[in-house]
Amino acid sequence: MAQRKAELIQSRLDKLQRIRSRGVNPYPARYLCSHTTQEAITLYRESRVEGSGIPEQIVSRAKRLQTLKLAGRITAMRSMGKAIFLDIRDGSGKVQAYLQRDAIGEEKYSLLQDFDIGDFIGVEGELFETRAGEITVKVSDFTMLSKSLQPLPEKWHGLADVEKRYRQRYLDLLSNEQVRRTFEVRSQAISAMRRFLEKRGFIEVETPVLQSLAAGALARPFATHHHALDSDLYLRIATELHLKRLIIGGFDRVYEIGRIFRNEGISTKHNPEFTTLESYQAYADYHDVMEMVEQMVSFIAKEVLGTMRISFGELTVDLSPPWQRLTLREAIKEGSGVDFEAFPDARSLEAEIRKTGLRVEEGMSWGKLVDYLLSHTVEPNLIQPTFLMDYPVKLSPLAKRKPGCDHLVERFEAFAGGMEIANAFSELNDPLEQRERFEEQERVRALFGDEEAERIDEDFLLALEHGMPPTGGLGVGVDRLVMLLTGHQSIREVILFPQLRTVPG
RNA sequence: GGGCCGGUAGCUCAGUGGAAGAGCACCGGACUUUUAAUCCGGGUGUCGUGGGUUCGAGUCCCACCCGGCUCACCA
Repeated sequence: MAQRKAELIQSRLDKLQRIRSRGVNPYPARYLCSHTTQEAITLYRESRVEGSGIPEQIVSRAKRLQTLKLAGRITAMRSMGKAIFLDIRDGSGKVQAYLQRDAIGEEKYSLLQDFDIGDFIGVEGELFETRAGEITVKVSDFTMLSKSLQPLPEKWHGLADVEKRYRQRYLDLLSNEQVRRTFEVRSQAISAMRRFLEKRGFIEVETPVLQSLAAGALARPFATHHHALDSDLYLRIATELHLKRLIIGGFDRVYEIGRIFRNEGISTKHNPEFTTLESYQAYADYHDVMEMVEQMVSFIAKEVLGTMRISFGELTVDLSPPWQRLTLREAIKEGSGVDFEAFPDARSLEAEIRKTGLRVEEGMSWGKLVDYLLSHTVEPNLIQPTFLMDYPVKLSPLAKRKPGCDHLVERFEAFAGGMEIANAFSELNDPLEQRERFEEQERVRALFGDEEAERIDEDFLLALEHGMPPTGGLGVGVDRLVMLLTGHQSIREVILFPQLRTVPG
């Protein structure tokens, strides 16, 4: 440990020892607060509001004379010798405390010498207003609630070191108000999402994270091992197939908000574990789901931010429904000039893409080529919320074919702020066709060495053979939705503890 | 994995091959309405790590570690 830091900690350890030697417990179990700091300030302000019927002076006097008990972390200390000002912060806000030696008593007052910025304190007293107009507790008694041994980041600039912000997020939350705000928005957005779905009759369920086969999406799973069962298990890469089993079991509207895990690259848009919402609605198709997505996302924005028009970088994204609807074919034709339907095999499509000047790796499957066109020539430009509809069947092994267009499926993806935020389709419920689609994916995997293709989930096929109603399914990237709502370009800014390399020691 | 950028005091950051700095925090002192309190005194350091070049390296070179951005992959 650096010498300087050791000294800072030693100084606090010495204070801790002095506190103990006075017979004071520096880590008591509880402190009964009468108010949060925010409530206290509101109380004082309201006592000044006129027109309550009661003479203002009496209301004011009664409320001001009330003794309050507040608690929080000391974030600043301004000592005046025989008096000291503290800033005390709790989860609701901040209040100033004023401690005078003569009001507290010399012996108790001297205890303050062993308090540091970062310690927790409980204060008891009446509210008053300082000369500068700040509502302040005039402290008659105080209690040490917790001694901190480590120095906090500097008050003015906060914590800027990005690595430290992620590794010690608690310091980031303490130092940077807007970081705290981002995670409040995240929490409120998920809460609003639940309210929306519950109002529509969906029930929340939980399905296994540990699975013997990681299916339901195209991704590489994390592998682990169960010792008692002596079997290899995988962390789920999607919740899809289990939720459909529940539709088969008669829950007509289900959803799960949960963590899924993909063993792939880490970037500003990808964390190995991330949160999805998946919902399934019996007797609905992808048009119904589209309507639900635009209603849900705009509802969440309105609930959490109070507006459907949100800032994203220098742009404004207007989430008010209805959202623009385009077919995938139209969008890609417009973005790249390539009509993928005119090139039904991988090699001719690859050649056509090369003609436009885009550089693609050799040997990509047809599906990957279309996906490449989408993510490179279309997605970055979809700033305003947009649905792209009708995807090639080759890209969508779990979606139902579009009547009259055998090569397309009833699928859409929703984009906003240049990101994909939702993926949905009319679910394939024909068990024989589902088996063929899985087998086709296996063939693609063998042919292209494509490790991410679906595996055949026999247990799911068995369930499907018992009959699944027509169903509209949806997946929403919750982290990306929060990025959109908070205007962040990096997923690490909306995940409290993003994955970082483990530092030895 | 490739490219670019960064890592100096607890925090935020300066630092031109020639004596390691500032502000905040901290320590000591003064101060009973301060609020980025103020005033006086104190610099507390593995310059990410390890090599190399040089009379001399925080600074130049090489390798490595960690992070950021970006490309590839992906949602």
